[in-house]
Amino acid sequence: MPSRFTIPVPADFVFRRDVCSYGYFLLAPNLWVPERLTLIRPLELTSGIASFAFSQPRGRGKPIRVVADRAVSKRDRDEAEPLIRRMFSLDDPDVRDFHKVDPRWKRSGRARLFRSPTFFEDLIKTVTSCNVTWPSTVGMNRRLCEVINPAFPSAGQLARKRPAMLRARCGVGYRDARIVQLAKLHRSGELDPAWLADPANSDESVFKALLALPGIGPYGAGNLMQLLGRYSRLAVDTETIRHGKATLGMTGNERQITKALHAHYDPFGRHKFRSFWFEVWQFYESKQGPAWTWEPKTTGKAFTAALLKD
DNA sequence: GGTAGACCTGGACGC
DNA sequence: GCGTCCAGGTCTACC
Repeated sequence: MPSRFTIPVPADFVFRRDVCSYGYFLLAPNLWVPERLTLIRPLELTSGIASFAFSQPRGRGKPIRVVADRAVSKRDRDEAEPLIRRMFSLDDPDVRDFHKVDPRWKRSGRARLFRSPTFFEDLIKTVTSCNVTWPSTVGMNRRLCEVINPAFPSAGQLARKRPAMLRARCGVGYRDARIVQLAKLHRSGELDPAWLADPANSDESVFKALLALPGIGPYGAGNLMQLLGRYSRLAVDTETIRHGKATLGMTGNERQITKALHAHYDPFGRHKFRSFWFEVWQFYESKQGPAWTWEPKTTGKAFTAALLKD
């Protein structure tokens, strides 16, 4: 029998805006249903996988309604809640500070960025987004869920896989060995998400630790920083360069534009990434309409600038 | 420290 | 339907 419960949210939380705020809401096992303004996704709990439908029927600041596809015990709920809070960045302490530093986003209320229930899922999603166009990232994540675990493969599961199997069945290409290595590092405790998230550790030391991971370069490390709630760095990829040229009017070669981008966003201090990202997101939405209207199978596969340019 | 080339896949394009 | 080309970060070898 399905279970229902609610999760209280901060007064400024708007479900559709804050879920549809970063591309990962379009990646499996997340399923955004625009006509119902609902996010469906399975979560792996000790008692087994349960699929949850999340929505906010009464709007801003009202609790998130959660409907599970099976009976969910108090213990299951206690286990699921921190995962859900992470996905929706419900515990972000710096929303007000961000709006103080960059008032452009105060009216729309944009500040929170969607992420995965675990850092490990964000890590693998980041690796699958490197050196590919968006439709390939969509495909890799779909197949990882279809082939290994519908609630997204755990580090333990991926650590036991043969790279060749991941390549052949999940289409991850040359990322195969790197994914297994990352899973092994996570399983052994060498890669410790709690340490990375701990505010007592400096952004500098965390960034350095991320850069040392296999398959993670400057872009990946910058992206993982924001997925850890550390917004003090940019994640420069081709989309960022495009933004520098097309929207900010920067000129020169890639290196010069990268340098100019860092200087441009420097005044936003520890909110740099958000200030940059919401400009990019606004561009996508100016082309395709509000992100919460995007159909995952059509618009959701074609929203990046590279695919929009024509 | 900087740079060239390899890595792999999906999609666009031309025939 | 097939072949070719291109886009996309990271890593290694080399200067």
